Amino acid sequence: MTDGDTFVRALDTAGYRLTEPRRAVAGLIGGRRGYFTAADLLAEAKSRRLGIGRATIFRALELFTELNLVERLDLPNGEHAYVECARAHHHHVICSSCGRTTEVEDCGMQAVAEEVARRSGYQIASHRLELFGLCPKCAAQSVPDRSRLQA
Amino acid sequence: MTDGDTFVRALDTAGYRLTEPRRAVAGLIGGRRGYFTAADLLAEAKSRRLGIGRATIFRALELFTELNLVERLDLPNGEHAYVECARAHHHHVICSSCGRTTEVEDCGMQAVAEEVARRSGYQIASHRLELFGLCPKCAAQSVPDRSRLQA
DNA sequence: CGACCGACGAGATTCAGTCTCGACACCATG
DNA sequence: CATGGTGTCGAGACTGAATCTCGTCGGTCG
Repeated sequence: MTDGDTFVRALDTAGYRLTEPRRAVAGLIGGRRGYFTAADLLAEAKSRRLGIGRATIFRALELFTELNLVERLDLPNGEHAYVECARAHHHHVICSSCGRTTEVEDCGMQAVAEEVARRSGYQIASHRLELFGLCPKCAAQSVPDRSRLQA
Repeated sequence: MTDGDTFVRALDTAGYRLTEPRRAVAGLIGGRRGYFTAADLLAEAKSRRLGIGRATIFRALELFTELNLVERLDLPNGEHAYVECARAHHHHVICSSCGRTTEVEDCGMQAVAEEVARRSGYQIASHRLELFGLCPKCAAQSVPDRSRLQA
């Protein structure tokens, strides 16, 4: 998806140093199509012999999260995962089969939040919404009712 | 909130044994007003010298979750917490100040999910929504603009 | 070119959550 | 009432994710 360029620029803009390990982590993230866990990156870094330490991966993820380059999400099984993303406020649809994620915009959540605020009396400050299901491809493969080809 | 009675009845109905430790955990949960973590219960059980083991707490929580007596939620900081709740599908509003949680019903989420499905092409199977903000009391305390008393 | 400070890797550490195990309680038989 | 099987228990070992520490390295700026 992103080739890491966005990351580099964002780091630069925010006044962080542009170090080799950070580029490497950015590269690892860029090479992924869906969500990933810290352990995934760690494993890949190790297998590619990038020589990046555990701490560095976590530091980089923390940094990228802070810069809104990456977002942390919680899978239903309790795992913590990350997805690359750029926008400020949005949500993710996560394919429970292949792990692909897609960003979606508000889609009326604002109205829901307001409704909740009205009913509960709370001052809603933020919310998180995660949707799970099958992405078009996986849906086509598992239930090929309308599409006739399966690959 | 609940005094554990609901728990006892649910266990009974579902065919699970009504053991003392389970009652104890139910009691611990009942004595809480907001969300709580497994560690919270653990600590309280220990300080009260209830003699309940770690595993038992987790087993009970797992059981209660399965029976829809309790729901697991993920706090923004990544912690795993639980809230007492009864209904099948609903969401939680969590006070980021005092930790109180309130259940809210769908509030139009169904429409949002459908809209997301339409835009993304995904088959949405489930979703999770968590709202964070200030509960009426905390809001009144921190910004007493309309209410004049502060306690 | 030199010094400072942020970032680094390695590994120790912590902590939540799970698993294992032997003991025990409950229920259903005989 | 004795017996056996099943489900649950507590304790503690274990696992793996995440954090922290520390001495070193390297980028940046004077």
